[in-house]
Amino acid sequence: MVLQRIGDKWTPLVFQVLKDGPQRFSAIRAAVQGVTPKVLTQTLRTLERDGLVSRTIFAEVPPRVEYGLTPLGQTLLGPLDAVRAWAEEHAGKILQSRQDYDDQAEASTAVVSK
Amino acid sequence: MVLQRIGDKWTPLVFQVLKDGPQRFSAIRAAVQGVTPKVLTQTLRTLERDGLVSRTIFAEVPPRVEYGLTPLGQTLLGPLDAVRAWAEEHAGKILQSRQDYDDQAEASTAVVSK
DNA sequence: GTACTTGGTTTCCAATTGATACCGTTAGGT
DNA sequence: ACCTAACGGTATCAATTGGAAACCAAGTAC
Repeated sequence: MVLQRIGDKWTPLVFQVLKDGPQRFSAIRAAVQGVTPKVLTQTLRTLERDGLVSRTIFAEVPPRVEYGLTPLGQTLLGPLDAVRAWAEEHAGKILQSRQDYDDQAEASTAVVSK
Repeated sequence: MVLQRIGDKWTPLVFQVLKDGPQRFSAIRAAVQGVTPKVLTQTLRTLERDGLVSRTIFAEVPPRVEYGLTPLGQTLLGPLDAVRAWAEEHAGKILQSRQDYDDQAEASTAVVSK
């Protein structure tokens, strides 16, 4: 239940953006390209609910909302980085493995279809 | 793309089962309680495709299929454990945070509904 | 009153996940 | 010959999740 957070598609990316300090909604959205506002809101709400991210509203006009890592959220940066490092180091092999797997499947079906 | 594997709901559990040696489909299914055969098959296929898990068929009757970690898969055990340790250590705080969050939401709606 | 900005929400559709039921092969029992 | 059981899945369908596009509320500036 707790583990899933980390593997969530957007969570690691959001953490990368927030690790150097709080950011506004729009800034996160721009930095994490490809995320839709709805899903970004969902992600941030869940992280807030879990106590990993804080949400601060400034009573200004136009409104300003800042998201930042809580102390608890910061303790996750380490493990997250370990996994990221692993992924970067082995990404090549994994992609290669997928390639081989797909090529083989393709070759098999090619034979069958003849 | 590579990161998602780790956060997949069942992947860490499967790794826990396989870390001490190869296991049969049924054994994994029994150890990882709650997983349906379809989803377990999917999970294992994906891991195999990524080169993290090996699949060995023994030509016996009844047939026997064993799944085990590849050398690449074993290199993931370390990072995976770092995250698992983090999750165990902080699970209490996270659950507490969720509780607080939900309680607060409940209180708010209670007021509204009066 | 009209436009503009921020931080979202709403609506709708596609893709993923999951529960339940079923299948094919072979062996062993009777 | 026929029935049953073990194993490793697949097929079918409902439910949940993810994403694209459009919309919205508040307030101030014009």
